[in-house]
Amino acid sequence: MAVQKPSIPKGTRDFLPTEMARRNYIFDTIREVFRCYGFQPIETPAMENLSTLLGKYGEEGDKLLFRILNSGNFLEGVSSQDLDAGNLPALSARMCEKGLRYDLTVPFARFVVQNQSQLVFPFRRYQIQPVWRADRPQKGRYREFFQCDADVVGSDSLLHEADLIQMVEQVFSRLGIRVVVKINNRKILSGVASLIGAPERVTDITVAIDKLDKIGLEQVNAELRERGLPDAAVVALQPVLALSGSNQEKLACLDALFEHIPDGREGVRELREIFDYLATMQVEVPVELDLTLARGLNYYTGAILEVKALDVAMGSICGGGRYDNLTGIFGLPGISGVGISFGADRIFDVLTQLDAFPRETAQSTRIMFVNFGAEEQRQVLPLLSALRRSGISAELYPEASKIKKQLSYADARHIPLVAMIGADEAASGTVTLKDMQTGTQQSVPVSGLCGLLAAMER
RNA sequence: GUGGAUGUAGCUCAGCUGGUUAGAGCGCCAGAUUGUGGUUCUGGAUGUCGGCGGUUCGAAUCCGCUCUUCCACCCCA
Repeated sequence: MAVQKPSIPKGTRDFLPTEMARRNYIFDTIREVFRCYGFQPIETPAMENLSTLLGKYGEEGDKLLFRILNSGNFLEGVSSQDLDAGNLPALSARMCEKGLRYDLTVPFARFVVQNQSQLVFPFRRYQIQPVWRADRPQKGRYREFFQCDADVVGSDSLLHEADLIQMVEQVFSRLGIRVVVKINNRKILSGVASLIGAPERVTDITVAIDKLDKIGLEQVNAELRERGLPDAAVVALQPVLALSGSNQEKLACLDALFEHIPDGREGVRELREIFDYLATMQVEVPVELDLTLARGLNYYTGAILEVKALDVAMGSICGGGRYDNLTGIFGLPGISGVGISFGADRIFDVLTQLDAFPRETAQSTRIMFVNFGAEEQRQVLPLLSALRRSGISAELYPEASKIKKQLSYADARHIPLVAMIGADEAASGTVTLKDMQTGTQQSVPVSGLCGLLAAMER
């Protein structure tokens, strides 16, 4: 058989040890903040039934779901008419009953409903796992990536929104990334839609105005008309698009605009409450009311928020919001949830670009023993065991290669200490300890090695 | 899903309007140094030129298809 070139699927990645150290630094930071706010970890399967996933992320989302072909005869139940008709969605529904999860929120809603009897509400959970999207890979966009989610379900309190924003502040200040939090509210968006007399066109309107800072006012208006919005509505929308000033000023303007639109006023009230909490909690991260923030996931009903890095051009590195009835679809209505999702892979890219990772923290092996041969090994092995038992990571070079080669290996692995027990040391019951950083060597009694290393730890 | 760029040694890349034996730096291996790495010096190995097909006397070079990576759009973490 011809050798095949090794490869991995498009948009997926291998992670080397140095990358893992850095990724774990991100995960540990986020996990620690989550824990601090009382969230508990859960995990759910990589694959879910497609019925759980389909229809939750909008039309676009359905297309981006990875589907898993049924095992065995996946053509069972597919007729030749079906095949000829070429109705792909119908065919895939027959041949695939499972899919890879697209995010952690929808599986979580399923989890809550399924395990409700064992949960204490309000339930606070965090979850750090990979998700998959059949998107075309791009900068900061992968087909397999990790999300770090924290959600609270079973509470309407807007304190949670404030909590989440404070968590954003904590995570990014610990990581050393300057960010801005953009916040908006779905109720304001639907208020705007009502205001211009097109309440059922919320999606079209939000998708268009979402691009305001990217393509400019003219283009946005053009796109709105393209999407079939009457001229009168586009004109009516202009005051909203022109909104500027501080958050308070914007909210005051909206209040005036929403005089006869209860939904919109409620959205404004919620935002005021959240801003009030943030001030009281002394949250310092900049939080900016952004009317053009839409967020595609269509299960959001209240606050929506997104975090962008200030010093790096990158899509949002964190997003979330309130969803009032996600568990309703799975048979548990009246449970409100609110959550946030940190994009670990994008955060990794941001830290890389900023060169903001801390200097290599924990090297894996602290001390390596040079291998002088079978006889000398007998002296080393018990010592090695003793070190390991006392929690000091140690290894013995496996072959009696040239010293040069063994030291090169220690050097390449950044092992800070090398111990040598050759014929001379064995005879005198000592070990020659070499500091790889300074190159200095000292002779210490074998019996004292363990204690010495333990002391050096401090 | 649409449009554009890209792929040459382990890595980063050079390689003219097609021409015979495809190069550099770094890394790797060996030696200088038979118990001493990171510096230095000397020597050495390495390629289905992303894959398949076509044009041609001849293809890394031109054409087609395909895959990868990257960029823009759509959308999104």
